[in-house]
Amino acid sequence: MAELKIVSWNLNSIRARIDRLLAWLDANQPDVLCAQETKVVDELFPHEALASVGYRAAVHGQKTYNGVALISREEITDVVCGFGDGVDDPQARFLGGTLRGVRVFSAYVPNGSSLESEKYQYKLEWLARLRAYLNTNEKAGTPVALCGDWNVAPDDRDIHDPRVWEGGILCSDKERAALKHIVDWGFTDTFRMHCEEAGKFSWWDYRMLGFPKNKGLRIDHIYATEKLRARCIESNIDRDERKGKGASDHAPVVSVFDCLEI
DNA sequence: ATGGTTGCTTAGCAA
Repeated sequence: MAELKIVSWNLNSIRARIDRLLAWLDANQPDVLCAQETKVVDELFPHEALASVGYRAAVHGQKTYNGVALISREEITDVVCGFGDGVDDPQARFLGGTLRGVRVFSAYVPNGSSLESEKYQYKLEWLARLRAYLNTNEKAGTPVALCGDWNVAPDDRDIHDPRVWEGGILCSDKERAALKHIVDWGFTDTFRMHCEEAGKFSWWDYRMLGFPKNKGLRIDHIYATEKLRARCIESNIDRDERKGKGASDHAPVVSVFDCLEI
């Protein structure tokens, strides 16, 4: 039975995380891992290390900040970097390609910093540009997996303390509306197909004992269009990977799709 | 209410 295992994981530097990443790939054998915050220029991307565990990567990186990659066993085709919308944007945050007939995207949505920041406006504009990208470049009805660090908690179940976070960055109405506008293109949050519980997080701040106190947010999501959604048999967050020294501040999100022969 | 930690780069920014 053919299965497609798709992962979204903000690595917070692929070079700082390489040992953990290789071990995780070896143990979990995903078909494609959508990575965010690789924080490395393409020339220094650790292709050889990935090859040692049977993986290759399509990359879209930059120095110091941001950077996305599609890490897979099979070759990814029809790769696109950025939105191609004519906006002069040096930030490497969006990468897509095709694997077994499925369009797969790795998106690193801007954090936004604070509601008063220019970065917040950039975040809202970036999300609008992503929706426009879908309108222009993807047909409804094709199987799409839109994966990433969204830097938005969709609802209060996704926040450790909604009263503290309410209306603030990562949880504000405008961010949620901009994300919903993307979801309304035709997506389902695959994690929520299988778990309605509150308190399931994918990110915990390094500071203030965020993880030990389970003060997290669920901001990493794998969205699937109808064709793919109908075949999603499992989705979970690998919370254990957040444990211990040398962990990213994000845990991997995993979704499995059944019988994909498209 | 503030400060706490990690990564990149090397003092300060971003998250």
